[in-house]
Amino acid sequence: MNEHLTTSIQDYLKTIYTLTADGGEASTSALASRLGVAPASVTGMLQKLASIEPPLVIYRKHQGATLTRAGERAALEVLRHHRLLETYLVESLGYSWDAVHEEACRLEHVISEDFEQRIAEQLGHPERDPHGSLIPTSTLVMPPSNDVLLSSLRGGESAVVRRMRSEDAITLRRLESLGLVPGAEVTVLVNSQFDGNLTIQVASRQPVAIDPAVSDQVFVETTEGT
Amino acid sequence: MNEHLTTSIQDYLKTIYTLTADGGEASTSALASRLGVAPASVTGMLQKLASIEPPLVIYRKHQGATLTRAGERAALEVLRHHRLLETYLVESLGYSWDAVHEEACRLEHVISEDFEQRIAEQLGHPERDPHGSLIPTSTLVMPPSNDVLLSSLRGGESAVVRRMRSEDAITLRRLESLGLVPGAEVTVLVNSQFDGNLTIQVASRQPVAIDPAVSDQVFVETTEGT
DNA sequence: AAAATTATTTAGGCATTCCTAATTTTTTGC
DNA sequence: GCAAAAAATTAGGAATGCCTAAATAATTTT
Ligand SMILES: [Mn+2]
Ligand SMILES: [Mn+2]
Ligand SMILES: [Mn+2]
Ligand SMILES: [Mn+2]
Repeated sequence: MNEHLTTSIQDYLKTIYTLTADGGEASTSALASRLGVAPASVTGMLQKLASIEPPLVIYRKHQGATLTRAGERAALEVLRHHRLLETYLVESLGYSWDAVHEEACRLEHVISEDFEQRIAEQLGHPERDPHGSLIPTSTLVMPPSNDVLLSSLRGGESAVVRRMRSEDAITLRRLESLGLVPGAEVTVLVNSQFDGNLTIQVASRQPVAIDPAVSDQVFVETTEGT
Repeated sequence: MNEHLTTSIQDYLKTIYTLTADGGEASTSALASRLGVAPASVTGMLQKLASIEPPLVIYRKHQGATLTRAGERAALEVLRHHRLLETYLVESLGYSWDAVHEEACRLEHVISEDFEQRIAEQLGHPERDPHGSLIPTSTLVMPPSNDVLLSSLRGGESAVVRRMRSEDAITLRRLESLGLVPGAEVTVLVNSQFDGNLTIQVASRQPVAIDPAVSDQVFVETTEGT
């Protein structure tokens, strides 16, 4: 299959994967801003990824890109590395969850399959990374998920925090200070349709008001029952 | 100081360091063969390393290269990463000593100083890597050493195995099968001046004959006393 | 000491990946 | 539906790090 994909290509594929997770296409500008490169650079790379053999993306001029099956497998491989590494850094090396992203971003491209297997085993084949993101299996299958944004809950609904959208350190520290970490129980007391502000109660803490800047960063799974 | 050195530059510096460890200059061809590139590529890189600010090597046309103080510091930084990583892979992830080199060679360029510190601490600030090579300190000082080649011992001399010259998997497995691992006690029963063959006894094993292909790979420290 | 061999350097190029500036296409707002 | 704005593409170029082939320098042989 694919001899070896460059770090740059792996980053493009990973980013296309996450941008198309909800079904659309990844636009040139979205990719450019996520990857920190100029839009012109993205166009050039997409053209290349679409014309190599086998093609890794399907690229429609002015429309955007999606992954082929080969591209998706490569993306899942990198994503598995990234998320296993983040978990390993937290569990075995004592990193905090807001410090692992950059380190994993560099390591993900250079670890061997042997390394991947060893840390997966040592961690007991975890299903999620420290931010709650699902880790693709060793056979490169992304486990199913049915989490929804905290901001989509109606007043009175309860849920369990599953994952954070962002890997940004400042955002993560803010969420943590609110108790919004994977596994936490949260109840929406009020969801104001006007401004999108929520009043929530996390675990048995005092109720707090949060705005969409927060509630759009947190994915939850609604709790069964009445 | 140096913003960021590329992987390629780090490899050049590391290789120049080891080639000049015994005082000479690193030649173009020696570098080319160690790095697996064409001699012309080495010349180009040496010219560049000598003319950047601050210069990392001193390069004399047709003579070879040595490291400047800045180049040496950069080399020791990479070497510390490499050797700490090898130690970590063996101690914490169960790698065998003949499998760590390639993994460390890729990881050494991307780990952060934070990562370095964490594994150093977890390992108890080891002095040597799995092959017995000395690990530069966190202040980038290479500890002193007075080991000599096993092949230089005279008949009747005893010594402790300190380090292996090679990181090659096949060589390491051969040495291990002879019991020639760091810490092992070895006595030279006969050192034939003619062909360089030795008869040695490792620990309490049966004496065996080894040729220079083996005895030139092992550094030892001669034992005090009569 | 000249010739032959070996080592090194120079010259010219190629692949990657990024950039800016100019142009074209698509979308938006009236 | 058309003009303005936004998004995307093309064109041309720079930096890295490698290559081969040709030229030159150093070393070894005879
Ligand atoms: Mn993998
Ligand atoms: Mn994560
Ligand atoms: Mn370091
Ligand atoms: Mn080693």
